Amino acid sequence: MTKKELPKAYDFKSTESRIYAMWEAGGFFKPHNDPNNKNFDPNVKPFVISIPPPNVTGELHIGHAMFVSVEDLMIRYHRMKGYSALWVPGTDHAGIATQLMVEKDLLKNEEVTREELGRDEFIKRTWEWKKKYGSIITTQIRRLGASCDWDRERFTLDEGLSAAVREAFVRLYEKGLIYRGPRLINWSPGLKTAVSDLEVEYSEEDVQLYYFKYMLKDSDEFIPVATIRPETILGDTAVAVHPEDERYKKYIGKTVIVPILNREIPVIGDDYVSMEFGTGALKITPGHDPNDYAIAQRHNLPIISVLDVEAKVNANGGKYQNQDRFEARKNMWADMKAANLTIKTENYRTTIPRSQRGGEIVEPMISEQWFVKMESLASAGLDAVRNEKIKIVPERFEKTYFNWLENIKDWCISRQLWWGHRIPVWYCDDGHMTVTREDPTQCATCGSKNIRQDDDVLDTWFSSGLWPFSTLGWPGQTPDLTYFYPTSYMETGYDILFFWVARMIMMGLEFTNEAPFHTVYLHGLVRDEQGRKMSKTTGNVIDPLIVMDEFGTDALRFTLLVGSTPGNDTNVGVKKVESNRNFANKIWNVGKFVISAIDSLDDRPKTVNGQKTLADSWIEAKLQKLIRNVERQFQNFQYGQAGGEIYEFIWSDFADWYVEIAKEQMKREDTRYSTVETLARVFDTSLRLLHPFTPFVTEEIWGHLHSALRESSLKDICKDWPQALIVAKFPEPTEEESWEAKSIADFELIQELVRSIRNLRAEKGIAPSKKLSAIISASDKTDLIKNQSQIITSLSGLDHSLFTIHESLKEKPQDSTALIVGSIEIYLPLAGMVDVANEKARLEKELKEAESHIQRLENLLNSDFANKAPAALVQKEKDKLASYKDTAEKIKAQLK
RNA sequence: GGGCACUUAGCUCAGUUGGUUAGAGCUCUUCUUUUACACAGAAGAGGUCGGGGGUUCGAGUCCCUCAGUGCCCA
Repeated sequence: MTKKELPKAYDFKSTESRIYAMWEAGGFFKPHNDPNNKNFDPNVKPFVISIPPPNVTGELHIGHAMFVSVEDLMIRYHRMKGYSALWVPGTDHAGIATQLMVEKDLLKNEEVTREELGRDEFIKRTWEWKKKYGSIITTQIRRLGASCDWDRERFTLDEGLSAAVREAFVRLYEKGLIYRGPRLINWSPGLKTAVSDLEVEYSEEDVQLYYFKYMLKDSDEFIPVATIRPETILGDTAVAVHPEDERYKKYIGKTVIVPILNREIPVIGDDYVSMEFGTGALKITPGHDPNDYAIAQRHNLPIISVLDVEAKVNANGGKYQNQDRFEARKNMWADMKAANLTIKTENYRTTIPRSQRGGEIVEPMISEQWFVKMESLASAGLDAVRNEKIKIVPERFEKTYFNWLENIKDWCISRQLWWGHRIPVWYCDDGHMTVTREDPTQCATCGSKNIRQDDDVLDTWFSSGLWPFSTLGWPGQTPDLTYFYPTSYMETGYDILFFWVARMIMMGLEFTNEAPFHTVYLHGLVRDEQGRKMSKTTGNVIDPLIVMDEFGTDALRFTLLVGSTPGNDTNVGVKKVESNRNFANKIWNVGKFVISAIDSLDDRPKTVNGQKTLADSWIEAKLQKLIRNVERQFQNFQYGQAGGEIYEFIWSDFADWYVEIAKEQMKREDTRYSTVETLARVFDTSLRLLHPFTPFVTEEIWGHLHSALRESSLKDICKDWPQALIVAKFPEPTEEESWEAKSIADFELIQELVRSIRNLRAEKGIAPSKKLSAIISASDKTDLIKNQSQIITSLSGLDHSLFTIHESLKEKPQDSTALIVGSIEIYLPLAGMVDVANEKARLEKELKEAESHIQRLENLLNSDFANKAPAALVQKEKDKLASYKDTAEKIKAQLK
């Protein structure tokens, strides 16, 4: 039989896309128990994740790679555990981002603005754009190995989801939870739309603080006032001072004159004003400052808007009309200076609100917008987490969540954009509002046919908030919704806990009466090697596509998964990815070895009564331990830890030790078959454990393992295996059995022995090819050493025929170096290489170490530790002490 | 101003009911191209776990405090 020759190194380039296509064609990404199929079993437990929808026009960045890696891990694990696993993919229309992108493109290529094009045409063009570029991101997500059910892919603006948005809006409106009105909102002059509180970012900046005079009417007296925005003086409607302020309280009730405009405004007393801060007097601009707005409400002050949608001064600004806000600031100050109304300016550091999207300074402005009343929604959202219907991992974010929801303000949901869900409200000429699920033909109040729809669209997050259930068919009671909802985990970055997670929880509770998921897992942000935020301007962006080209998807995934802990930021550099590429190659090569071992059986007679060796049971015990640890870690969301342990097992235990020993065991008739069987079983189990982390290389080599086994005399091993690893059973932990600890302890002694001999060889510079003879005095370990002599000699370069084992020696061999491992003495005759003084120094050093341990342990065992610590622990320490004492005795004997 | 993290080997990080000589990867030194792998193997160097105090038989782990760094909210 001719066996296929596998490449020397794992070639991810020729593997990944082929494997992905195989999975997809095999239908493995689909839930195995589908409520739309005839043989559906409602008793099978589903496991569901809705993808955090990326922007439809976006391109893959490292943050996407992170969430895809984590979610795919979760999905693959649960799929292998037998859940009917569903990962719902999709994209988000990203109102502002997409609209800006299309506008920019139109301007560049056709030199038209969206206004010139008109709304309908612009939307048509945007859909064309979406059709053209919308699959880039999902194609890239596929490259990461994402096992999403692509047949269930959704888009926030598609028909079903738009119906869900409409339903949600109307329900909230009918319940009185949505209202419209003029309020002070955050206005983005660049985007010319309102934005929500969350879309404003604050940055510490150096600015000028302008001190000027508020002249009292018909007087030479003035109240000194400071501001960082002199142009807002145009909208001042009062000057406020603290009622207790000795300097100013005499002015309360008097009138002051607005500079340049010469409007008359009152001086009011309000204890919001801090006497220590600035001059102690505050100008009140309710039209352009949230705090001033609140004060104005208390004092019934008029509100004057002085800026238009582009943040230019409007008609209320007198001679400054049509000037940009910053230009007006300059001119206004110059005019005030000329009028001797200025005092001074000074440098000042303060927080400036900027638009998250455009970066320009956001202006608080009075504007007519739509809002969602948050009080009842927030309180339900709080209860769900408090009552543990929803658990947040890591737990500390629950506090953040509570704090935000407890202080939440109404949510401004209207946006002055074109790309999005248009607000389902129609107005007639008499101003009646008609709010309906279906587009109306007449006013619901007066029957007028002359109606027009609200121009605004909804905040994209309004539709994202419905995502976990809208993607499953809500408001329809579809089979998917019934079976797969509520979903299981919500996995995303902590940076969108408020934006998205909290809103999904509130909307889910409101519309479905259920928490949309029971667990929120938050991952940290990916930073560069030095912990800096990745940004295009810094030039430290790691492009996951380039990394995958260079090192493979598995290497990138493993790096992200193992290098991070829940909720903590993680630093990623290519070095790490490279070492994980090496790991993928290691798996490949171990696999090649296992497969060649299987193949080699064919032309050899089968041994019937194969026997298990110490190494066999050791690796089996270590594997069982690993399975238990991995299971526990998965339950606790310790994915990084789990991955790290699997890595350690495969590389350090299986490849470095067991495989080397297997080479020996395969030479012997009585152990050949059981060795190959152990190789195959352990490797298979390792691949299953690792598959959720590095799906491609594991699937590929497992496929080769499977076919090698099928064609071998060991084919019974794989008789229950499915056709692909992705749907193989995940290893189940077993109760620990008594032989396990014994096997591990015995084998570790052999390892120690081998290491000490190798160490000595390295120290003495003995050529690896040089086989040494050795005499061993093994005391109570005699049987063990005799049993393992073949292994010991082959691993430490000893000549087996010159390896003699005694229980004890009457006198120590001449011209030899002694090694002491526990109660075992090893004598290596190194004629001509033994330096007596050197030997003595080495042994003395070892004795000193042993004695320090003896001292430490005796102290420990003479302390309260012996009385208060658990008995098993005390015994362990006692055993250690005995062993060190033994060692020390043996070394002393050598030194005589 | 309020809150939350972080500080462990030269670098990047693990270390979850507190259990007794602190781990990994990268880096560094020496040796080895042995038919799974040089994207490798073997051996080794490297840390008073930010400082101080406390609880405990026992603290990297729990508590207090100080210092530095980062993030969120106002």
